[in-house]
Amino acid sequence: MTKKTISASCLIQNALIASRLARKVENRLSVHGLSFTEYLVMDYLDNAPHKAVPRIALAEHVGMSASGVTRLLAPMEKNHLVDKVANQRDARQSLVKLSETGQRVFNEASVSFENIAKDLLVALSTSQQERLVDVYAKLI
Amino acid sequence: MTKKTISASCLIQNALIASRLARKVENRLSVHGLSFTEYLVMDYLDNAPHKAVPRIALAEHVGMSASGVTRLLAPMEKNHLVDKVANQRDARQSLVKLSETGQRVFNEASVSFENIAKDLLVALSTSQQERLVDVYAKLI
DNA sequence: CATATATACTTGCTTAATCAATTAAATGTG
DNA sequence: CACATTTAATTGATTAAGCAAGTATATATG
Repeated sequence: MTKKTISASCLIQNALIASRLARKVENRLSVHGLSFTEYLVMDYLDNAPHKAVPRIALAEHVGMSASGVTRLLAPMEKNHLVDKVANQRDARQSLVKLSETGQRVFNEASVSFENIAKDLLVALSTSQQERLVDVYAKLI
Repeated sequence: MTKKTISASCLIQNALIASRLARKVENRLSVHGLSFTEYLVMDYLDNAPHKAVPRIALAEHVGMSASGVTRLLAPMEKNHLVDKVANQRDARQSLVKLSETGQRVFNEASVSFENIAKDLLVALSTSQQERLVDVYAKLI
């Protein structure tokens, strides 16, 4: 049995915990017809309320490839959760924004998401959660 | 723009950070011909040195489905990284253990992994990393 | 003891995401 | 200004993993 540094343990635990949490979130978000990734995208768009954002910025933010974003957004557009907006300054870009429907669906889903988050992180105090967010900020 | 609780931020950041970290680990482990998931499996097996472990326990540990484990282990068996061992007490189970080759490959890869972990977590002090591991332990 | 239920996998099929290649537009350089 | 390079997005092909269904074995109950 190989000895491990704290960094290695940390990285391993992070991966294991994140995949467990993601699975649980996924299950519980499914009542809104959204995947966790879709929720993350909508959360990002919700935080950029006026500006429609380039797909590439979205990809960067959620840590996906450009093609991943194209494929993720395609059905969301078809279901009118997001709108595609042309960028006047740059014809290569197409911007994305939450549609009115998308905003409504997101608002509903985020009520669930708040409950999910509360449930999954119940073992951590508020200050532990705050410290965790600070720590994550250093890793970006 | 919707207001968010600390729990929700925490859960979102956790997912975003974990996928970034996983991608970087994946890239750098690839020189050993291993995916991050394969590394996680081998790490688990390395920590259960004498006992061969049931596939179901492995699935549980790494947060994968049973079928996921079957499909992950198939090529690893073919490449002789792991051995399949029958359980005398229960013919349904087939146990997995690191082969000699697997152990060697893991030992080599874990040198890289230590460096990867050190690099990726360089922004965190040792004590922050320790606290992070403690926090993760509460979420299991 | 026989039958029902539960458990440990495996297999078929589907899906989400990747990479590599492609297209189209913008920018920079001789 | 023309041509090379870079950037944004999409498409084709592949892959990892999930769920549902199936098989085989083990356990529990009438």
